[in-house]
Amino acid sequence: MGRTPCCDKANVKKGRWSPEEDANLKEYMEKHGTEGNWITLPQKAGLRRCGKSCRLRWLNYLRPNIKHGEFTDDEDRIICSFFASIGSRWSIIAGQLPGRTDNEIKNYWNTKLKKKFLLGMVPSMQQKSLPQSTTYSLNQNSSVESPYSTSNNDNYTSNPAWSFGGYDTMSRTSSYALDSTCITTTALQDQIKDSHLIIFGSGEVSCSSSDGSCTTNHIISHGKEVVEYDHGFSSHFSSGIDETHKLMLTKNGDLVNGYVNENPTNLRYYEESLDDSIEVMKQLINWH
DNA sequence: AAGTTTCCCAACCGCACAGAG
DNA sequence: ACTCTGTGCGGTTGGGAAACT
Repeated sequence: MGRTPCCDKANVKKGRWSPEEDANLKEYMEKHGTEGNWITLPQKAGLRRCGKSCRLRWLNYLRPNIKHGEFTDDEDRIICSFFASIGSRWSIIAGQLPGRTDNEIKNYWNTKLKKKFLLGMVPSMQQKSLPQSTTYSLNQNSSVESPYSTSNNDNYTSNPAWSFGGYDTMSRTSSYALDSTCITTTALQDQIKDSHLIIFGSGEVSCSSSDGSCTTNHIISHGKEVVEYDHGFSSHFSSGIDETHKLMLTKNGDLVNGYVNENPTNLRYYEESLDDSIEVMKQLINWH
C-alpha cells in the first residue's frame, strides 16, 4: 500500500505552464502567499495543477529576484567548488548564488559545467600556487609532510606541488577537492581548536609508479599529530565524485568533514582573493 | 528543404524528512 | 511511539529548439 497521492492525478494539468496560469499563480501568491499549504493552493487560486507543481513553478520562475541567463565565471567557480566539496547538494549550492535556483544549477551542471569542470576549463579552478613573493614558514608547533619535502622544516615558496586547490592540469589529478576560496568559518574554527589534524583537501600529487596508484596528500597539521590520509582523488576523478571530497579534519581522532555537522549554514563562501583565503586559512590553523 | 540527431531545460516523480496530532 | 501529511530535494524525462546531414 503506497502513500496517498498529493492530488487527483486525473484532474490536474501537466506540462508547460501557460502565461495565464503563471499570472494566476503570481497574483494569488502576491495577495495571499501559500497560507502555509501548497496542496490546497491550486484550488484556491483556480488552477488545475498539483500543489507541488505550483510550488516548483513559483520557486523556480515566478518569485521575485530570480536571475536567469548566462552563468558568470564566478558562479561557475562557486558551483564547482561546492560540488567538489559537498557533491550534488543543489539546494545548498543554490543558497550561495542569490537569484539562482537549485533546478537551474542542476541543469546547468549536467548540460555544460560538468564538461568544463572535467576538462579543467573552469577559470579559477586552475592550479594556484602560492605567490612567488610570499614565503610561508611553519612555526615549530606545526609540521608539514609533502612528497616534495625532505624535512618538516621546509619553507614553501611557490612550490608547484603546494596548492590550496584547483584542478592540476599537469597531473590531471587532485585539487578539485576543495577550492582554496571555499572554506568553513566560525563553527569550523571552533572544531579546529580541538582538532588533531586538518587536511585542506587538495594538494594531492601523483607520481608515476608502475601501478599508477601512488598518491599522497599534503597535510597541514595543527601541531599535535600528522596523519597521511589518502582521499583517493585519482580514482574519483574517473569514477565520479563522492562524499569523501570534503575538507577533512579530525576531532579527537575521529575524521569529520568540512560539511561540519551536516549543517549547511556552516559552509560559507569566501570571495576574497587567494591571498585573502590563505590569510583565513592561516588564522584557522593559528599559523604565524 | 526535409529529416535526423543532439542539446537543453522545464517539469515531473518518488523518496526522505519533519512536524503535527 | 506511531501515523499521517506537507514540504523539500535530487534524479530523471519529455519535448521543443538548435545543429547537423
